[in-house]
Amino acid sequence: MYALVDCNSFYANCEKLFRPDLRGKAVVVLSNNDGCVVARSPEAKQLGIKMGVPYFQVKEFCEKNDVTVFSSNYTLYADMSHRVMSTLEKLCPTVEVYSIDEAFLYLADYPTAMTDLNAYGTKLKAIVEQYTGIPVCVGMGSTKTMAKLANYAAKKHPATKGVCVLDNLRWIRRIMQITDVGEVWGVGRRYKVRLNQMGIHTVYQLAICEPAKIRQHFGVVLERTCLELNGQSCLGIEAVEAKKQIISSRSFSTRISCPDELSQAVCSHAAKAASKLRKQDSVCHYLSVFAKNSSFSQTESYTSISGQCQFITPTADTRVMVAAARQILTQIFKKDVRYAKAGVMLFDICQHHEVQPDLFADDSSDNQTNQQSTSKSAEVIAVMDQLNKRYGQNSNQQSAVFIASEGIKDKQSWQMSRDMLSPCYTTNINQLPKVD
DNA sequence: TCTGGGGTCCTAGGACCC
DNA sequence: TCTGGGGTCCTAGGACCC
Repeated sequence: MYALVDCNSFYANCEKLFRPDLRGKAVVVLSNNDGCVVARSPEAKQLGIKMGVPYFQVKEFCEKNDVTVFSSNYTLYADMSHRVMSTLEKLCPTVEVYSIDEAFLYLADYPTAMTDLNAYGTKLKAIVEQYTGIPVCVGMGSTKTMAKLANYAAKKHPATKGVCVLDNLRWIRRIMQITDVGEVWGVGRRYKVRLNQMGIHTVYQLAICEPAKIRQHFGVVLERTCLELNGQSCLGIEAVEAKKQIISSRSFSTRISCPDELSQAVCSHAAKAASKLRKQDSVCHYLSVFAKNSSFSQTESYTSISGQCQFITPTADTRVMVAAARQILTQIFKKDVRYAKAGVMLFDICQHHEVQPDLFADDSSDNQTNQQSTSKSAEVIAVMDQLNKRYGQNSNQQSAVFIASEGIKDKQSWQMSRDMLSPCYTTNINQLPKVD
């Protein structure tokens, strides 16, 4: 038996938590750069504001209807997420944190939960809400896909009071019959269209399909979904593993054509990617740089540039990676393009201790010197990481110690806009909420 | 004027191996 | 004229997730 605990309108509720004056009012949270709506309180959904809609299209509507709008404050959301997850870990021995706002719990080995699933679900919900202030819904089923479905039902149908246990066949069938096939975990927009064309509209219709037929038309992934809907578990609890690919990228608030400005942006992304890499104790073999103009423009043709390089000795050294990124950019740069976004990707990532030294590396200087310089470089980076950990970032997201070619962020007019950013209530001593 | 930023897995086809 | 059988690795593209 699996449970899925999913926070309700997570970002919106993180914001509301510290703003009691917004209780009962419509709140939306925007994506980076204040681009799109990515979270809505129930009141905002009620008003008909759609998920993912570009903010400029609803800005006026929000002003007229007293909707409070926030820029994304990931520092706040990450901290609140951590509180929710650690609460769950106290309540169940096996927890898989699936995303910033949801987690799977594996209940089969946990007799306390199994004796009365409904009571356990209700308890989970109440305790998370009491400890963190974040409302959640709980869904339970014999497989992960069923737990997802149950969670959807718990959110959708008020009669469940936020807890839905799919443990008897009549109830399972009923929920499946009234739920659109597009709500199934693993059925996206494209598959929904194709399933509809085959006459499959409800979850129930998918569940009673011949799995082999589904495999033939859609592949093994959807076949598993189909099996999972029949109670045959194909997906288990997964351990957190190191990323196989790391990306750092961002849209600019204004367009950039100047090579120096673009270079600063790319260098910052290289530094950030390198830092992510080190956090998981990895090194990478390949680094690629990309930049592009807006794909929405009517007047400019879509232009994207990219290039990559290989590190003979895989690395996670910020200085090496920033230098490489700069070098690549000078080779691929095209002028007269109004760049809207740039970034850096890292591939072929392996653990630090798995590295194979290069047989043909230049070791004309004696080996010992070489090893010393390698460990020196590791020391420099370690000191940099320690300083940055201790002193954090300033309000412009600039680290305490950084590579000069990243530029000074205060002076970069293209940095992302976050015009409606809330304070970091829980992570910055100067921004704690005040009670008058 | 203004449209996010991450990730994963699977498949088919081609190149190549013995 | 006839042209095996079994396998790996890589890449691009397509789908999905939050």
